Amino acid sequence: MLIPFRKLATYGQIADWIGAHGSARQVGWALRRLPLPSDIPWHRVINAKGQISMNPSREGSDWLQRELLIAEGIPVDQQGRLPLREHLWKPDLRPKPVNESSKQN
DNA sequence: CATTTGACGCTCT
DNA sequence: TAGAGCGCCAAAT
Repeated sequence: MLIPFRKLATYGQIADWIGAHGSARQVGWALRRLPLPSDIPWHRVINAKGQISMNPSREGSDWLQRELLIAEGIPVDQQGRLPLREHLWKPDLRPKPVNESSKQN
């Protein structure tokens, strides 16, 4: 499991997360060769525009993604736009939480 | 080995 | 807000 339930992440975000800044396209490339019945929540991965990457080459898997997101309670526009700002996932970039006293966010 | 292509991202108009 | 232009990196041809 990469992305928590009802959370969204962008390609660039993931790329940067795995230490491949600027390699967002490779993330998309990886998902592309991904077998559909996958254990990975690929449908929670969208582009930085806050939309599903709609493309004919996906042969409809993009629309499937839209349905899946809606199924999770995330409203998706006909254009594939979604409330990314409100569902953006925060990767575990905290290997050693200093102290909860300084917690904010 | 050189080019083209692509589920991307950021900036400027 | 939408569209165009340019940068990026790995795979395919």
